[in-house]
Amino acid sequence: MVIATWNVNSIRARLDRLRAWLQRRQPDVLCLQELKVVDEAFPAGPLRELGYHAAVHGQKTYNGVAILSRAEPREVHRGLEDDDPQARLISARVAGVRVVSVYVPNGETAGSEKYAYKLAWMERLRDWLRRRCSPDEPLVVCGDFNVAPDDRDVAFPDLWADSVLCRPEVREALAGILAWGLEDVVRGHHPEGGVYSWWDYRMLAFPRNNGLRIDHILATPVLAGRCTSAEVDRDERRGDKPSDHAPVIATFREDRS
DNA sequence: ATGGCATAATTGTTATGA
Repeated sequence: MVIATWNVNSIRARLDRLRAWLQRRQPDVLCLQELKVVDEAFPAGPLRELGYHAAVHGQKTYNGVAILSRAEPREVHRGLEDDDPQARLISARVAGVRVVSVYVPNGETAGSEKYAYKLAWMERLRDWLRRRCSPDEPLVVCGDFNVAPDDRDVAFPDLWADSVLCRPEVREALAGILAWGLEDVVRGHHPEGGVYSWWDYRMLAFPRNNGLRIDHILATPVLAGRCTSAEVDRDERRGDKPSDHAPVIATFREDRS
């Protein structure tokens, strides 16, 4: 089973690239973030043509998350169920795996209201997992966490030390989510670091490889133990009109138990 | 000094991202 996640930075601006990528990589599940579209305008038809169902939690202009899957998604839930006005979480059961697609707030700058919202949102995500899910079930939380777990995930750590992607508070918040019972499968396959998923559009960040790994696939132990590869599709950041994020892809072998 | 570049809302400019 191949599970991927990708912050597409507008699904309408990225539709041609998304379709080509799906045809090339054929994942079983793709979690999407930053759709920037309302549900009614989500391009379900062009994705259905390629064999993908879509569970969508959209929003005008900002945010918006979805789960695409070859098997029909069941038990779809939208949002953190505590009246969050921002569309940042959707979950569904797909072929026996509970899949959660999240778009953690960026946080703007340390000390801002948005930063407080980011930290609170991450704590609410942890509460949501505790309340609704079990670390003993096959489950993945995929998405744009807007956190580089440690300096191995930052090409130039000194440049980014004070950013909202690297500050100690957000790293501790991410560690808290992992402590519920999740493993970072890309870290598991690349403990040496140097794997990045996001490069700023500005300052020639991609050619200079000024990147950070902020998009993650986190799996419960029962599933992480079946993970045979976990990579970033760096090539998708190249060419015309890329997203500023590259897809992350993990392969899980079938349950042999 | 706090930009650059991209997107969506609109058609000149602002909000947001990370």
